[in-house]
Amino acid sequence: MDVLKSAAPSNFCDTCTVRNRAICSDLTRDELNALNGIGRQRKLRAGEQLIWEGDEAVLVANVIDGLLKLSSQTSDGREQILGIAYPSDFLGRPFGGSTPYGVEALTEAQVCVFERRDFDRFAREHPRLEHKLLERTLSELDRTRKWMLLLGRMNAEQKIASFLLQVADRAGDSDTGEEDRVTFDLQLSRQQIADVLGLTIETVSRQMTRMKSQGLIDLPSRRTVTILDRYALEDRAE
Amino acid sequence: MDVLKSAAPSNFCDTCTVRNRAICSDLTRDELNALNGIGRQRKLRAGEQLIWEGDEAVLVANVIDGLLKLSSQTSDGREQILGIAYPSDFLGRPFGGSTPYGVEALTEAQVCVFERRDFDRFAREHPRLEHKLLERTLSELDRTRKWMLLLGRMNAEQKIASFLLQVADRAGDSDTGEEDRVTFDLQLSRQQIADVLGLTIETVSRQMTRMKSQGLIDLPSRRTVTILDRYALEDRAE
DNA sequence: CGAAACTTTGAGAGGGTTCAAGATGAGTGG
DNA sequence: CCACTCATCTTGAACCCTCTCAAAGTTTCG
Repeated sequence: MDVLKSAAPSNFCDTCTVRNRAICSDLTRDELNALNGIGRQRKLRAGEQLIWEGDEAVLVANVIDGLLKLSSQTSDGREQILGIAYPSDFLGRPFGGSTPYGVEALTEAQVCVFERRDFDRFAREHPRLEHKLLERTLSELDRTRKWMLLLGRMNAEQKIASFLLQVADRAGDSDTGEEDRVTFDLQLSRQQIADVLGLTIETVSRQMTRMKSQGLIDLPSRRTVTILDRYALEDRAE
Repeated sequence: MDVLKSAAPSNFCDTCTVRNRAICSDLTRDELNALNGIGRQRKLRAGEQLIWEGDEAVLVANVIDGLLKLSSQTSDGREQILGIAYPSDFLGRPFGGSTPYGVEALTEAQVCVFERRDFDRFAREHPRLEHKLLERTLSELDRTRKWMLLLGRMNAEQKIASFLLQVADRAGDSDTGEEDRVTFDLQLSRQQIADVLGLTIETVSRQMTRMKSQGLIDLPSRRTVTILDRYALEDRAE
């Protein structure tokens, strides 16, 4: 029995929950084993930093579980969140250069980490992996550009409404019922929401309170939102 | 003579000025011929639209010469420029999906256009091309994220200063002399600068006039800027 | 139960927008 | 070459949204 087991060596990819969604999804069994050989899993506590802004990029990673933020700071310490990484998302900057933003866990998180040099070499030898990474990067670029319109041209109300709708869609699977009455967890503090939207914490708070008093949303707890009138909310978002 | 000529068929890549910088740069002679077969050159007048926002992505392109803008609009018609494409940059959205932004020539421009389906197939068969495209997309994503910090967290003065420094660096080769006295052409109208920075035309105008009166810059003509005190300008940028 | 962190609420100030008018410059045809 | 026109840019004044500063309220967690 033991002999049989060792003939098929254990591999943490086997139990990976994002195995079919992350960039590894097109790899063969052998390729997966090779990749497994250069990576390691790592657990992060909420608030723990994985990559520092401006560091030479020494590692890249796949998100397995949890939420992480990519962020950058002005010289006077104000922060802008550049993106939120969800399970199956790819983190870091392969192929040279430094990472121009920091990566920090927002919740407890599980990531699959690679030394960048190892990953770079592996990627160059496996075009299917590079292709997956390319598709992912193109989508991320689209999403980021869409966010620029929000940052550059929307007022506070539009920003909050867009944000709530986006989080609702992304966390969508959770609650349901009628189409326009969804409850979901924000996962972010008011300060973090402000840092995503380029606002202050007070403005975020006021806008959300206002939307609640207008019956667009409900706020059952600090980090929970119920959308009561999705249609009206979409109206405010544009 | 004619026989010899036809043995080495002419190929517009041969005379391409961005041949060694664009994503085609790693291709062999044969590959280049194949790519040449599916592409065509196209000339655009200033203001001409190459891709419309929200269109299903039917074509992609390399910029050979000129400047183009990627931009998106709010429902009430206000515009946000998401990026400027320079010669050797790649345009469009390969591998499915629609292009969530419009592409329009800012100056007279020359592009090398491909049907997206043709390009997709070619790319998948040529990993070196995909690799180039991946590196380029990763760089573009970095640049775009850097811009988010500007849009979300900087005031008008910081935005203008950052913008002028960035244009100066990108157009850098032109004039010179001392290190901190560069003259360059903006290529953009005040309105377009406003659309890049998420400001109004009036704010852009006021800030630039103010910087001129403070001796940071000079404005020899409407679209020309001279940086008189680069150090001070860098100070304003942060 | 008490302290610390986070959120809400209020009042006031300021930066950027809006609306409006005037100035400048480029292109056109007489 | 000069007037004329149109688009672009500058300047001014008033307003408003968001920020700032401050304090009170709420939740969380030891």
